[in-house]
Amino acid sequence: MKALKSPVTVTTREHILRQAITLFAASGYEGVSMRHIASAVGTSAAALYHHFPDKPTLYLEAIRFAFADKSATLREVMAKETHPAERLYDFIRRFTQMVYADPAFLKLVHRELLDGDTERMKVLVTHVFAETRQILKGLIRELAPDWDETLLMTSIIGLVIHHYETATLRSFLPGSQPGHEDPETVARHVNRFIQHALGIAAPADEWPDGVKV
Amino acid sequence: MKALKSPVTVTTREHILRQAITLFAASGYEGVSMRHIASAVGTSAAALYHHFPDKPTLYLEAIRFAFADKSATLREVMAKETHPAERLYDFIRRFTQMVYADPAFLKLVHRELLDGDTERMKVLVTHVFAETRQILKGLIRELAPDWDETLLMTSIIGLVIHHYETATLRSFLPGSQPGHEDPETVARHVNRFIQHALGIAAPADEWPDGVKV
DNA sequence: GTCTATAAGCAGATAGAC
DNA sequence: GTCTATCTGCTTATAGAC
Repeated sequence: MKALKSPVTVTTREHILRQAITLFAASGYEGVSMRHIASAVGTSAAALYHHFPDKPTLYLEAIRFAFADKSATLREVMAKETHPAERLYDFIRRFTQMVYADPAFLKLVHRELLDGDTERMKVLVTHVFAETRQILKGLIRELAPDWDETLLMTSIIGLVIHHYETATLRSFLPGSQPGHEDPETVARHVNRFIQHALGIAAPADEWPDGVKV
Repeated sequence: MKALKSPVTVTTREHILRQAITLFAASGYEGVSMRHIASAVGTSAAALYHHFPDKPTLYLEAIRFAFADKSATLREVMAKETHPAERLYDFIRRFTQMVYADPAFLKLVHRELLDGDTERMKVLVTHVFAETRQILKGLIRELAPDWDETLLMTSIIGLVIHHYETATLRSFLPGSQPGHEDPETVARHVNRFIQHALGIAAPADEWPDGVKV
């Protein structure tokens, strides 16, 4: 068993990682220098090298930290014994909320999808995608056995994510409203879309008159 | 009216832009130096400054070039007078094919969604999103008047795109098959998904037995 | 229109004082 | 554990020859 590090050490390290996450999410690996991170932390670049051997390692630790426990809230979905369709809606809502509440997380995921090498892809799979897709797979098997699992999982995840990866862009497009970013609105829309697609609910009738989702 | 540049000049300029597009798509703006581009073109970095005043301008010209005429094939969809549901499928197929056939294009779009400033976002809107969404909007108005236009457009685009932004990642996931990247397979899957969601076709029956999409 | 040479600055990373 | 100072190499961009 490893000896615990002193509380002060852990805090400094975490402080660095949190600042690094924000900066890397905003500007990418190449767009952030050790000096930038040091400046955000309030220390010198040389001091960072006391905590991390080099920049690639600092980045790897940062995404590990940013991706840690991201499936936790989704895991709770499976603890309930409600109807599968209800659990799927629960999944959609929690997933949408997660993506909405942590824009840095979504940005880092997309940067990894663009730039990740084999090792970093494995971090992404292990910490983020593996359990998320496992949970979703369970729901799909119950609700839509006649669909291709992989294609359907990818579609459902993309259906949610795309609303937030284009959030900045849509402010430049006509017809955009602030409500289109609201996680509850997006979740209801996506849920209606999926339920009708999979033939779970009959079209219309679930939402009050005049509310388009 | 401007005088036409000599053919040789145009070719050199285009040659630079094409190499720049490939490199920027692969490694991002910060990840590519003028020397990298010069090396790919087979010239010196200094020579690039004869064709473009600075790196930001070269990048801007590169994405303008990469995004030029991207809606052309989608425009043809509206020329036909077939049933709207058939035109929507036509749209999905063309769009899927476009995203599949030009991975550099999709990567550049995603890099702009992450890093684009106001000016670059406007390039993205003008060259790529404006007409694509205009075409899609026309189809949606006919087929699904009771849905929120903006939410539904975003969902449909995301439904296609996400299959290809995760293409590299999925090779690290269980259950992935080469067929899941095939544009015809993805288009059929997405089309089935959308048609059922919008209540256009009755579930099942369109595809041969045993083929899951 | 492309070259070599060079300027000025920032990058990652290290040495050694405290 | 953090500092200042520094090394080396790469960055954008320019000057001027050909």
